[in-house]
Amino acid sequence: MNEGEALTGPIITIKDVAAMAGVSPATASRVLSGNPATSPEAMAKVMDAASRLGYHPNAQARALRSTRTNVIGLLVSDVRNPFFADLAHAAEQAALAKGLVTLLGNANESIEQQDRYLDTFISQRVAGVIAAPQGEGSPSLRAVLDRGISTVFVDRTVDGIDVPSVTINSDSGIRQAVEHLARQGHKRVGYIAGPESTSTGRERLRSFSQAAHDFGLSGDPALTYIGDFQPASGAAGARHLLALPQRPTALVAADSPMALGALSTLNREGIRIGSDMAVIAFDDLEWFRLLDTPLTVIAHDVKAVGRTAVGMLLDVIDGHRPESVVLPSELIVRASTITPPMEQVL
Amino acid sequence: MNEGEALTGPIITIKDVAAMAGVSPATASRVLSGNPATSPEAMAKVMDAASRLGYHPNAQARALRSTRTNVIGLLVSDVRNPFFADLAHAAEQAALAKGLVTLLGNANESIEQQDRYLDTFISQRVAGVIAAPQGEGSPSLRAVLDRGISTVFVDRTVDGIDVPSVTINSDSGIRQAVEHLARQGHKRVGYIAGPESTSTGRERLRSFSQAAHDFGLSGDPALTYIGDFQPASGAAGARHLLALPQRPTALVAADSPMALGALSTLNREGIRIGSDMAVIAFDDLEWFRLLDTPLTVIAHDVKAVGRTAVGMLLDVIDGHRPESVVLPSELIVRASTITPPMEQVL
DNA sequence: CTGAAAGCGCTTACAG
DNA sequence: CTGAAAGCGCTTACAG
Repeated sequence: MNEGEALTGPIITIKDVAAMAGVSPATASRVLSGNPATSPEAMAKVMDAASRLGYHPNAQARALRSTRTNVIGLLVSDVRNPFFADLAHAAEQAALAKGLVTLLGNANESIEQQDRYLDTFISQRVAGVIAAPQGEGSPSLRAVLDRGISTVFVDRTVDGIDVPSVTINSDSGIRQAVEHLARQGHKRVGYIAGPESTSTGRERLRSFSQAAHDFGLSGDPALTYIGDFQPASGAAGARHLLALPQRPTALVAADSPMALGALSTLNREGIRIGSDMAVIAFDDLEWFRLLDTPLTVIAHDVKAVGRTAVGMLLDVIDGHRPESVVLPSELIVRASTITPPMEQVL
Repeated sequence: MNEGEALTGPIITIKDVAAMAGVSPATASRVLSGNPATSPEAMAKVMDAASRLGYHPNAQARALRSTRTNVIGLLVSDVRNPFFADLAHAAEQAALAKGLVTLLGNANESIEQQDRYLDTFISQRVAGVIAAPQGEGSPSLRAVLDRGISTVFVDRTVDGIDVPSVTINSDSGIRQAVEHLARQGHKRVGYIAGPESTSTGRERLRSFSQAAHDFGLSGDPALTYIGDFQPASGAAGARHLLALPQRPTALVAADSPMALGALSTLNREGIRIGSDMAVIAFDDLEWFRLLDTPLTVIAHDVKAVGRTAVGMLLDVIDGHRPESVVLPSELIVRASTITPPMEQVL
């Protein structure tokens, strides 16, 4: 096609391997794909030829013929959110241990972008999909399901779509958080929520509102700010809460990127975390512990989420209908929610 | 194959679409792939049939036939490293704007895992590869290049492999960092380096050593600790430096995960950042600014790296040989390297 | 502008 | 255990 391409070596196909090994393409195929019906000699010759020629099977052709792939698609909501980066890492390692390669798609908290990736996964004929879904069942999500592609949801679910999932029970952690704040004497607690378009956004808000009611916190709707799980909205949420006529004394953020944004606003405004404003974040990031005032968090086991999702997907691929798994969350109390005995311990 | 699959709707092929539209598969193909040689009526009928049937082209078959794909592979060293998460995000957005879908592979700083992904990219017949390579030219990396797959390196390069790259000139930033520390009166500066197996690991160490020499810092080899770019090695490096008979007064970490590990060790040991130990990290993460003592960093433009790499890859795919791009880095001085006028500003 | 036909690289019943 | 042959779902010269 162009001069650069002219330098390219020829593509080695199974026919080349077969020819060099002196067998038929059928036999070469059997050896290469691990079919037991092959003689030791054929096996040796084919393997040798393949490695000498640097043969790389064409996955397209293979998948076209056999409709089986060792590739799974993992769709996360936002790679820059450490929760999803860790989840991707854990899932990938678990998949690799099972001989599966994971293709990662980043929806970037956008339904359109999610659908781009899901369409790509369909077109690539992946063996299965693990997805943290956006929205209420987009066209491409339906298409994945309609085609019978094995699917597992992680972190989030979609109402009315019955797919096995592994999620986090945020209710327990959030309840503990609210109870803890109530015990510390807080009445007005700001909540920076996730978007209504995600199950986690909705559930965490519901848990918070219910717990706030149960533990006698103010029900002032102005104390709730709906963000989008990304840092800028956390910053905006904190600004909103600080501008309230009756400023809250504590703040809970529904995920770590929004917590980051909120912290950065508090910092800029000179509000001291812990003493001026109690802060709790969902997700336990290592650096939350490194802050001058280490952050109280609602923690959970991300690695377990990833591992479990992969195990579950394998089950689905094998034709089973595994039960959904809900993993626990719990409050870890640190200095950001404890009124210090002194203003500053020197 | 199993009962679960029985529920699956039939796979819609281009023949189904053609039949419903009352045209030949060839015409349907032309419409669907945007070939201009189609009548408006055929176009309308085919598009209508395709959307009614929920047709998803089989990328395998398409690629098998036309050897063209709109999928590129992006291989990063470690998704959990925010630098690479941001890079992946930026590259992905840039690719999407050009109509390309990005498949993300995570080498996890392992050559074996890198090769797994590269093999997958080859087998998936991606249109191009953007890679932050591990090691010195692994077999799979050679295979990618031998096959003439358009490739661009990001962040790292491989000696002796002539591929266009977009990298960061860490030398300028590191020199500024060392000069800054020398001016503050530091003599013994610890350096937590990246692995020798990466070009960035080697270059940054060389820059540091050279600058340390030029600005009269101690050349004690015990002040250099070779890590692996991941948090645990940063923690180990900090422990090593603290255990030295002559403890350094400042510390530079060659990437942010190692900085995170080092900070966590300093914290645990009760070493105050800034006053007890000056700290500089490579990479500017948002949360570095949120620390009680905001961190001095060597910053660079990650988004530009991602965008540039995608543009360059497109150039390579088009048969050009773009020049490699080196983006600048610069020191941003914050409190972690400035001896405060008072021990604590209340 | 359209259709019939060949073929991309593999795998898999089907005979032997 | 092996080979010849068919076919997976597309695209693309080749005629018309």
